[in-house]
Amino acid sequence: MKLTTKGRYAVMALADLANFSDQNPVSLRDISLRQGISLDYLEQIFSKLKKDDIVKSIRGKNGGYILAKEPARIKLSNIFSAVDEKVKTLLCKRESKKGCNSKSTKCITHYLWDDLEMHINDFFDKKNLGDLLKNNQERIIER
Amino acid sequence: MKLTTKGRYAVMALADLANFSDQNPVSLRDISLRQGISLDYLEQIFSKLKKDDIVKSIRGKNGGYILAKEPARIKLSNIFSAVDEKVKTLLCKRESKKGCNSKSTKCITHYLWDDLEMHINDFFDKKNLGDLLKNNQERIIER
DNA sequence: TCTAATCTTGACTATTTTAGTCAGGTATAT
DNA sequence: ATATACCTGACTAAAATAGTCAAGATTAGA
Repeated sequence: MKLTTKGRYAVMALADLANFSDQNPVSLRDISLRQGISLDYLEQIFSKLKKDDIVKSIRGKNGGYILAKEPARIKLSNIFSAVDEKVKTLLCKRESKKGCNSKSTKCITHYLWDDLEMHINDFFDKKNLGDLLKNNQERIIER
Repeated sequence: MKLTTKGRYAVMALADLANFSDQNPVSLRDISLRQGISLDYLEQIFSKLKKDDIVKSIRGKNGGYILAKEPARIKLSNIFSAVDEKVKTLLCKRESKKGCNSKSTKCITHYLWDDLEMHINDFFDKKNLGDLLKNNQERIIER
């Protein structure tokens, strides 16, 4: 059970973006260099983030990306769904009868996975980009 | 982010085992048929479960497997670690400095993944096989 | 107007992981 | 004996992941 790089990079890149954008757009090239993520790969990721209205693009020279809304309004769950990072614990579809008969032992475990899935989704739903930045700030100050 | 079949099957098979063993050992063949999991694959999984002292084997005719301890003493985290189902959210090793400098933005997200990992591990640590069986019983009665 | 920096798009691909299969064994109840 | 189990290690097909590559469209600034 692991997170894919796509979801992880998306969050890293957005945190970087939030950190380094003071009015000016931030280029993917800069993010690529700072975060050590391939530029081509970042482009894939940002095209998805843009489609889901998490970032806005500014084309041309001196262009780049900016956040489409305040960090506090960007939930991690939004970011993950934008880049197709899904939490999958179940074999059987949530509501399907097929292969998932509650009388058999087959799905003794059904509720367990469902429960876990909800836990994880809840976690992502409760955290937003703003929390992340704030939290990091605090941890740096603590030193 | 998804669970592998190995972890999922291990829990399903153990639940089945707990359900159908009244003193007699349960053969993998039976579990295979009831749960629709390939026999060969089950053998792989059970050899790991045995190594971690979660089940005991009884060889020969009429043999099979039994739980090595009461269901309540078998945590899901035990089962998962036995079959190498690990929760991995981080790129950087938990304690390594390399590529994970707290002053850079690189690891703004470090604490986040760490936090998530703890959440999930905690979930698995708090649930045991006994809970699972009990829970299922209740849900059936509810109908 | 030219050019360099940037985003934009879609196809392609190497690597890794997953999810098994297969082919031999060994032990034991009947 | 023999059928029914467990036991073990090597092998493999398919899928997913993690990118790369190529060609283009925009736009700021010289």
